[in-house]
Amino acid sequence: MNNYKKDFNAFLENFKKHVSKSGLKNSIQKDYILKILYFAEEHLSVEQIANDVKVKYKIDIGIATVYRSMKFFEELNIVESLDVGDGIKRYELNLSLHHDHLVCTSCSKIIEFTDEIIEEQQLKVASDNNFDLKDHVMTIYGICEDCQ
Amino acid sequence: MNNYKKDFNAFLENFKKHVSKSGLKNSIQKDYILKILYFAEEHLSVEQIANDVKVKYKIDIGIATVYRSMKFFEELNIVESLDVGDGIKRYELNLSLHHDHLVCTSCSKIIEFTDEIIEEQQLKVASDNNFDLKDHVMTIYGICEDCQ
DNA sequence: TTTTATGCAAACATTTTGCAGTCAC
DNA sequence: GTGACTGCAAAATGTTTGCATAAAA
Repeated sequence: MNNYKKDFNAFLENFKKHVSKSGLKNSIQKDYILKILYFAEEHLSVEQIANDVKVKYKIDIGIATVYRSMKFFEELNIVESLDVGDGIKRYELNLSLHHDHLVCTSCSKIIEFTDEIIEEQQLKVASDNNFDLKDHVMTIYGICEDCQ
Repeated sequence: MNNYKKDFNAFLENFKKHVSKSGLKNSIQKDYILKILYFAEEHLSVEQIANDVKVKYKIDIGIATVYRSMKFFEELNIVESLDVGDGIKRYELNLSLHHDHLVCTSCSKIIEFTDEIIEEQQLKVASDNNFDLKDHVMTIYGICEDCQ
């Protein structure tokens, strides 16, 4: 078993323990949704997630379940959503440190980045305005190298 | 006539000239939508715009017209849209220099800000990733002073 | 007069909800 | 066995589109 996979299993077990402790119930559907998100190379829409789960893991999953799960994951801060501008929400697992996005307006490619200076400056802006900062979204739109 | 109003008339005349030159037609509806946006103190949804136009200027205006107008304005870069996270697009006139937003997750208040350091750093991030930067959106979420 | 813009209603797309049945604990 | 979760279908929401009419140039 490679590290990547071991990491996912650890993550999943941890998640399930957390759910159990809250008195809620686990389900195969949520497990597979998380697995799809974990190994996804891009930000996925609800439709894509449902489809991927059906194709890869051969289980029945309704679109409503995916919507409900994403809402659940977002409340737990396990998942973050992003609207590229087409009115469709796309999701990614929120495993790593906070990061922001570069979106190519031509091919819709999404590149993640972090920038310490920007992060710091955001804290400053929030405090200057007496805001208790909770989160932020920063998306840069442009044309990627390949599309230029 | 105060300056504020004079400014709007100049802005409107300029806009109408631009429309005429493109061979398109002006309309009372667009004039009043712009007027509402110009004097708005907050970012407005399509529903709010339609309602404000009806109430303040007593003209008939269909929701479809507002949607079509907003699309038109966005293409001309006169208007910018913003999704606070509730799935409803809100609009503002794009008169000033670029600015970003602080959104209160409790009362939905929106505060605008600009930060030179962040702007510069964005340019750097884009160029580091070989992106041809077109635009960006940065929104900080938190709890405003009043709601704390 | 010609062409575009409007208003209405129908169509669409995405997301949410109600409910009966299933599954986890 | 109890209560939460699921799938389905219906409903709700936000946005777009087709078409006949009205208005601008």
